[in-house]
This record gives sequence, structure tokens and C-alpha cells, in this order.
Amino acid sequence: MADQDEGRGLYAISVVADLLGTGQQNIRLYERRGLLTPGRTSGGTRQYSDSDLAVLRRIGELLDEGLNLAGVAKVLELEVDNARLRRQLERARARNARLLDSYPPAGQQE
DNA sequence: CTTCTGACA
DNA sequence: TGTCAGTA
Repeated sequence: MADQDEGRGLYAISVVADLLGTGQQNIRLYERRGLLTPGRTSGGTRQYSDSDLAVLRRIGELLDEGLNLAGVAKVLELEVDNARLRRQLERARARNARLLDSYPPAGQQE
């Protein structure tokens, strides 16, 4: 039923800052540096989804490990690419499995 | 809630 | 450079 968990809940920046234990200003800076792109209401208020929250947690981990914002942006980009490649690999494996199950084809004897 | 500016280690 | 406080 769920295509993808792309954020069931939406949070304001004050809630997110509370949840992460950081300042609202930092979260806005991450967005300015291209680390994430939360949704906006028609009035311009940021709306953070659950996936945005997951990204923000990653940012906190990477910063604790000593990376700067530029490094964090690079890692995040590589991680989304990696996830996309993994999904592609899984689809390819499933396709190969179907091919093997239907082998050999009927009436293919000499 | 938003943006911007400045100070700190 | 990233974080935080104050402002409009």
C-alpha cells in the first residue's frame, strides 16, 4: 500500500530544531548549502518531512565525525546515488531469477 | 514563521 | 568554519 515512505508527517522548523537539539539557524544554513530541500507552504514556511528528518540526523552524524558542510553535502549526494543503484541492482536480480525459472523453454529440444 | 547581520572559538 | 544571538 505504501509506495514509498516519503514523509507521512510534516514538521515546522521549531519542532525539528527541538527534536534534533540544534538551532533553527543551523538548519536553514544546511538548506542554503544545498544539503536538503524541505517543502514550503504558500506562505513560505518550511515543512520538513520524515525523510528530511532522516537527512538532518545524517548531517548531525557526519558533522560529529569531523566533516564540514561541503563534505557532508558530498556524502549525502553519494548516498542517494548508492541507494538508487542498489534498487536498480535488486530489480535486475529479480529479472534474472524469472529468466532462470523459465529455463529451458518448452519445445526447445533439437 | 522569514531573512539578514555580527560575534565567538 | 559552524554555531548562536539579536533584529527587522
